[in-house]
Parts: sequence; C-alpha cells; structure tokens
Amino acid sequence: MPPTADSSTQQDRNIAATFAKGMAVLEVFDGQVPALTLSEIARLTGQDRATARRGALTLVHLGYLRQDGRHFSLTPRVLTLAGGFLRAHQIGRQVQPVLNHHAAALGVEITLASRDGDHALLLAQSTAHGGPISYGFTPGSRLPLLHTSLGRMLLAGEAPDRLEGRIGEAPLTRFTEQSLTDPAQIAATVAAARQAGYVITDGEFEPGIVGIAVAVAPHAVLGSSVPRGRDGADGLDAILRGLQNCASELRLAGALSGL
Amino acid sequence: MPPTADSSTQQDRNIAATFAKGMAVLEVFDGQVPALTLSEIARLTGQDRATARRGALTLVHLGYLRQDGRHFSLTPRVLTLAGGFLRAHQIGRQVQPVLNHHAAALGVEITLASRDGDHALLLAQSTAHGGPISYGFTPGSRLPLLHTSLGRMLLAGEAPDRLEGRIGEAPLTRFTEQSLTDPAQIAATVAAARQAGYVITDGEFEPGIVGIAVAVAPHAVLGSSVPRGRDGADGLDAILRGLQNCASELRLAGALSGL
DNA sequence: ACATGTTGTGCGTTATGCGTACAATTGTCA
DNA sequence: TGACAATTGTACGCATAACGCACAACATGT
Repeated sequence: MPPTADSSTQQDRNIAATFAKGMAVLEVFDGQVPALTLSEIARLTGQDRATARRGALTLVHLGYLRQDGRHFSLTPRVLTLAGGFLRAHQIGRQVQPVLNHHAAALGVEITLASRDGDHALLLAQSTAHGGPISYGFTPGSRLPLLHTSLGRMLLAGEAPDRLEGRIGEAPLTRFTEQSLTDPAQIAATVAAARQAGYVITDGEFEPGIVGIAVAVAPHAVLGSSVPRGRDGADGLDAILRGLQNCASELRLAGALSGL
Repeated sequence: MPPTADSSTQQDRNIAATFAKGMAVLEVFDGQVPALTLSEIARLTGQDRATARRGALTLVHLGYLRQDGRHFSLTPRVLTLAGGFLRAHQIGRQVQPVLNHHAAALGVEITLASRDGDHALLLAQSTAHGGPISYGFTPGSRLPLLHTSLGRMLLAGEAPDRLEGRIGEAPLTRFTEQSLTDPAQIAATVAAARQAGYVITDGEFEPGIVGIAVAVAPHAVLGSSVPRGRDGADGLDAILRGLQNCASELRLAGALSGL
C-alpha cells in the first residue's frame, strides 16, 4: 500500500479544489439577501477576498451571476440547472399533472419532497385549488427535517439505526411552542410514521398549521398543510386517503424510482 | 495602458478556468438523458477525460451528482440553487399566489418567463384550474425564443436595434408546418408585439396550440397556452385581459424589478 | 481471435490559482 | 473639512494544484 498522504494536508487529486470553492460562492446566494458584495461573499464562504472575487467573476462570466456595481445577484440561469433534474425525472410530464389533479379534488396544496442533508427539499408543488393560503415555498425550498411532517416521513424511510445519530446531533431548534424538543419523542413519532405509513404534525414548524405526509418512494414523500380547524378529523382522513391515492398513482407511473 | 496579454493564449487572470470547466460538466446534465458516463461527459464538454472525471467526482463530493457504477446523474440538490433565486425574488410569496389566482379565474395555465440567451426561461407556472392539459414544462424549462409567444414578447422588450442580429443569426429551426421561417416576418410579429403590448402565436411551436403573452417587467413576460378552438375569439380576449390584469397586479407587488 | 472502445489511475510538467501587498475608493465621526 | 477606518480593485511572485499523456484492465462487437 503506497503511503497515502494524510487526508488533512494533502488534497485528493481527484477533487478540483478550485471548482469546489467556486460552487461555495454560488451556494451562499441562498436568497435570504437579494444581493451580496465581494466582502460578504468572502466572509460567508471563509475564502480569501481575491479567491471569492475570482469565483464570483467566473460566475458572472458564465451568466449565473449579475454584477451591479459592487453587488452580485443570481440570474435566472440557475434555474436551468434545476430544469435538468426536473426533466430527467419527468416531473413536469408525469408528476405535476398527478399532483394537480389530486390537489384539485382535495382542495389542498400537495407537495413532493426529497431529502438534502438535514433538510426536506421541495421538488414539486401543486397549487391549491381554491386555496387562498400559500406558504411561499417553491421547488428548491428547504424545510427542517425534524419538525415537519415531510421531514419526519423522510426519516421514517431511512434505516432505523442511522436515525438516532441524526436526530441526536442536531441542535433541535424550536420553531414554535409546540415543537418537540426531546429527541426520544421525535424518534417515537418517526417510528410511528414508519409503522403507520403516514405522519401528522401539529403546529411544530408554523403555528396553527397541521401537516400530513405519506411516503411515495424510498426517498420521496408527499404532503399537505392545512390550517388547524379548517378540516375536522374526517377532513384530515380524507386528505390522508387522497395523498395515498396520489402516491399510488405516482408509483404506477414509476417516475420517482431514482430518488 | 499595459500590454494586456493577448486574449487567445493568455487566460484572464480573474477567471478561474477550473471552475468554468466544472460548471460545464454540470451543464451537460440537461435532462435529455437521465444519466451520463464519464466518456459522454468528456465528449459533450470537449474536455479531456481526466478533466471531466475530476469535475464529475468533485460534483459527487459536493452532493450535486450521484454515481451509480459508471453512470452519473443529478441529485435534487441542484434545486437548492434555483431555490436561492426564487426566494431572492419572492417568487413563492409574491408571484405564485397571483399567478394561481388569475389562472383559476381564467381556467388556463399562466407562465412567468424570463430570458436566458436565445431561450425563454420558465420562472414560475400556475396550474390550470380545471385544466386537464399540461405540456410538461416546469420552472427551469427553456423554450425557443423565436417561435413562442413568450419568446417573441421577450424580444419585443429588447432594444430594437439588437433584434435583427439576433433573429438573423439563428438557424431558424422549424418546429411545425406553421412555424415562420422568414426573419423579416418574425421581426414584424415582434414589432407588432411591441406596439400592441401583447402577442399571439398559432401552432408555431406545438401544433394546435395557441400561445398568448404580455409583458410584465423589462425582462419578464406572462403567457398562456390553449388548444386552438377551445376558446373562441372572445375567449382569447378574455385570457388577454386576464393576463394583463395579472401583469398589473405583479407590477404593483413590485417583486420583479430586478429581472 | 482481433479490433475497437471503454474505464480507472499514476505521474511529470507547467500552467494556474493563491494570497500578500499596495492603491483607490467609500463611509464615518470630529 | 479634516483625518481615520473600512471597504474595494488590482497586480504579481511563488507554490501548488490541475492538466493530459500514458498505461493497464475491462468490456464490446465483428
């Protein structure tokens, strides 16, 4: 065995560090602030100012960033990257119509989500039929994993042994007064979700909002949110059945096989 | 002026070539094929296989690509980049609800698009209220600029002098029998669109589909597609008025100022 | 069987990106 | 208005990190 250089000092020859640093620049544009200056980019990425500058200028050159004076902001071009994923998985053709159809029948918004790190990542979303309520999320939005029905249903699909570590580590941010803070309690809801095939959360992420989610594929879940009280107990049951029907239909279409 | 090195051999010291090459790797995943091998990536990007390999492995390391044996495919993580743009421009909070509302009132699908190079780039889309039809497009999808109502309305918003060059250069691919192929004719429709504030195309991109579009902001347009004959002449008028109302409401919200 | 096309991976070379340093600019308090 | 502080833009020497040739192992097809 050749003395593989220590992984701390020596870089992996198969990884392009410059590329990774550039992606880090792109990643700091998470939308929380509409535009960033070079110094802010450098600070947020932890890179040298000159390095951040090269990364940002390269992104401008490629058309992903716009430079207005000293402010850099994203261009719509980043959407084309997402478009590649959505097209590859036939989201527009095979998934979205199904979501729309069931959402119209139920009168609620239906969301398809997958997992990205310790967040639930929204892949697609139907619009609420007559729903005046909208939470402002879009494809690409990320929700917490531990305190949303979507996230817990995703966790329920994971291997049980990997769960405890995942739950225990997180700082367990408390979003509402009703947010569960005990890791054991959260693990219990996840276990129950795995058992039942669905999960319901009540106001743990946004107060007064009840979330309900079911599994579709190994790493894909379906969910809806409704204001508490808007639908009675049987209303939730109807939504649950609707989500399960929707999930079945998506499975039949077989478009979500690869994550 | 210092003798700036010739731009052909000497790289711009402010552009990170490795980063640009890596982005090129990411860009070839446009969704036309669900997965790519290293050789395909190298061929499509024109890079050396070793270079393409480093780029792809870096993307795997960062979580944007998945490697299954010899096949690389996109992960949902690319959506987070799009999410940054959508959140920065308040698409989910300020735009999507407006689109949904007007779409439900009109019974048609409404699409918000911007421009990316010589394509119209879909930013957001409402679902048709009772609409069984869906064209399989999603945010991030790209439509031709010359033969769609969205594209021509975008061109109508450009400076007139830059138009002729833009139209004349393109190979003028013919999508349907009704596609206009004469640059002068297309330029005339664009000029008419600028004059009237809206544009209607009939089956030039997809046969039997009528497209209608209006301008919202300097580089943003709104459009709908309906099957020919589904709505009579007054139906199209109603849709046009609805789109214009929708555009006004979006302008009032003022969320689309920066492209 | 050979021929053709993959794929993975060393490794020497040198181009390339790094970051310090300085200059120019903006903002802020007296 | 001053002078100070904190940004920003840019250049350039140096070391490193990316390049791409080359080879070997494997697959595919004629």
